[in-house]
Amino acid sequence: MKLTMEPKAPRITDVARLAGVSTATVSRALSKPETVAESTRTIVLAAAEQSGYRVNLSARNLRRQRTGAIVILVPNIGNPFFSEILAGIETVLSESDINMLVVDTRQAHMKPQLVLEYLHATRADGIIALDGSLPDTILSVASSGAGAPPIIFACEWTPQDRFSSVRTNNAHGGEMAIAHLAGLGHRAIGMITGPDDNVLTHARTQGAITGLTAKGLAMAPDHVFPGDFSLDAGARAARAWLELDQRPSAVFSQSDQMAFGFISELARQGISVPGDVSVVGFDDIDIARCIIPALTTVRQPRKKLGLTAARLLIENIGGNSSSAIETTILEVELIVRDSTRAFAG
Amino acid sequence: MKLTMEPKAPRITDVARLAGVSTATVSRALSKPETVAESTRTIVLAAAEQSGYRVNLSARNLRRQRTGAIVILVPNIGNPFFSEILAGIETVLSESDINMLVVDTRQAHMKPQLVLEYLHATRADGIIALDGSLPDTILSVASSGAGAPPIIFACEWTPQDRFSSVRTNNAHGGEMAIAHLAGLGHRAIGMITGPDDNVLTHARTQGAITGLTAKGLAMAPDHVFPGDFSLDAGARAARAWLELDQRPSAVFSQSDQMAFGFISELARQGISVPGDVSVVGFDDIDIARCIIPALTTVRQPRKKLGLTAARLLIENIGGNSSSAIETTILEVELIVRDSTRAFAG
DNA sequence: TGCTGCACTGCAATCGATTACATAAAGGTT
DNA sequence: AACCTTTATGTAATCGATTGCAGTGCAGCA
Repeated sequence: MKLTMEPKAPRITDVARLAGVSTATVSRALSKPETVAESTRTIVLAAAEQSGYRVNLSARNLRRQRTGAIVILVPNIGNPFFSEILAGIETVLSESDINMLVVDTRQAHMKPQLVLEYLHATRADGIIALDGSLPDTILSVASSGAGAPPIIFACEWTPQDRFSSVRTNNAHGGEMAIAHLAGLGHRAIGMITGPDDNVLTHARTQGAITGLTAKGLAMAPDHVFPGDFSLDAGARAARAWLELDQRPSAVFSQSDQMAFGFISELARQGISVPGDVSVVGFDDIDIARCIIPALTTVRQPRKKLGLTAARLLIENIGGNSSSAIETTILEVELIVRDSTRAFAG
Repeated sequence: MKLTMEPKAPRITDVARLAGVSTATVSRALSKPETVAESTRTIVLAAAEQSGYRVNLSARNLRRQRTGAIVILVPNIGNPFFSEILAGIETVLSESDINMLVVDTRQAHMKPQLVLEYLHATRADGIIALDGSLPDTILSVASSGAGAPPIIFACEWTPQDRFSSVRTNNAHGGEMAIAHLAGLGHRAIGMITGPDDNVLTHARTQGAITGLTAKGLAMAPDHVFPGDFSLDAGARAARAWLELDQRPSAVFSQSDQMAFGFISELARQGISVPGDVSVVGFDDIDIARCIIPALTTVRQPRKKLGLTAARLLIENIGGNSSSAIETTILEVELIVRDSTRAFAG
């Protein structure tokens, strides 16, 4: 059977008429069931069911002065490292009737204006930023008093700790990586770093230095390979490693992706890991256990990062604008696999 | 300086007062600039700027009867294969002032009710589904006339072609993979498949059969390793491969992830690729060129998939409910790398 | 019986922007 | 000068749900 006219979606008044009550009662029956009489509730719910009513979210949000969504600022949607964090966030949000708007900030660095659009209270009730190096123009708007939605950093954070954040213990991770290598007898240890201006780079480097110092070691300047967490950066580091006269016998790569690029490029040149050089990664992304050799790495609880950040944000949205800046630090774990081996003189 | 009261966000009336015009004029100056006088426009824009006015999207959407968002149904946010598609979608949307709600459908298969919530017009103006195997309860709602938002399948699609879709030529990809292997002299060719109920599995398998037939070959039943596109499935296939008396000398893996798991597990058992067995993957995910050996694979234009789907959806949202079902097919490309080698007797 | 309190329910204002329609002013034509 | 267009702006209804406040009815109590 075909309908000649567009049958408009039922509104709350339609349900009210059908149930023989006022719209106020329908609204209450649906969102605060305990405030209407048992009998009325039954009738209303039946009417809603029968008419196929769905609340109009724009109307509800307008009235309630919220948006029902939070935005997630991701440095790069394509990076598998972030996807597990997103999955964690999504898990929490789907229980809370809140939507997740995902925004890639690669464009942000080009056009801050574009991302700014997302940071207003009219767009989102809150923000989770996975990108610690957002332009200052953006951050200052986000932090400016009044109508600004709460913002939480996850994984990365801002240098001056102006916002709440959930992070992993990156310094400890770096320290463990180095301690592991040193424990295997390596004395010349190199490092592939992340971007210079990145807080993670800084923290992991600090940790590495702590670890070295504890063992009475130091890192030769030309054993530090500047990178940016990408596969390609790892390959570049491999080529740099090959050119050295005095090669480090072990390398701490500040990300698994770079470790993978490093190992892969070395293999192409006939160098074996861990035979010729030991490698420790950072992150423990899915493929870490699959690459050959299986990668020894520092595991970050990625899903938990997402879960925790989302819960924290929801608390903050909950109205009690306890604007106290909270920093939650999750512990990391060293996963020893096959890419590291005792130093063989 | 601290403010004692929450300074409410400025509304359109505030801007109107400041500019000395009516709210109608402000609204027009902002969204249809050509309809107001040059001079007025200047004044209004200045007033808007000065007061820091941002339009309230809930109000606008309520009035305009739209939501300003589209939902993306992703089978698994954590899978790197999808992230590039998402990036493509995002690129298009960010030019159109439309938000992207990402929903993981893994939960959907558990709780269809939960995902159904997203498919109503009150939530989204349109839908892009990357998951071809959504429960029927969901699809029937999505397709049911009237207020239902347009839905487009990207990458995967539904068996009966009830919806528009953007896909790659999976059959051709399967055919090319086989043709490549057969061309190298392989006669016993095996295959690691995707999930049974998946349209991609079906299409790629069909293509593979076409390719085999063209060369007068057939595939032994025990050379077909059932998988699910995951790393683990590849590893399982490797163990199955090892147990065979008559091993295929080449294997077509219907996803790169499985190919990686396969190669990696074989390497662990001392079997070399392509020395002992050639492997072709499918997708050309980022790491394909990094794994050792670099993976010969069928490249899908993932970003373009996202771009195209998003553009198509936006057209459909544009009101002209040309409910014609369109199917766009993008071509794939065989990328020959190091994981395949001529059959050596 | 009359009064108080409680549990429900309805009325109507409200959230903030958009837009159909009305109006006014300016310019053009005969 | 009278009339018609065109352009620019204002007035007020509207989108659909929520919620403060008021009203109703009934039970309990003195």
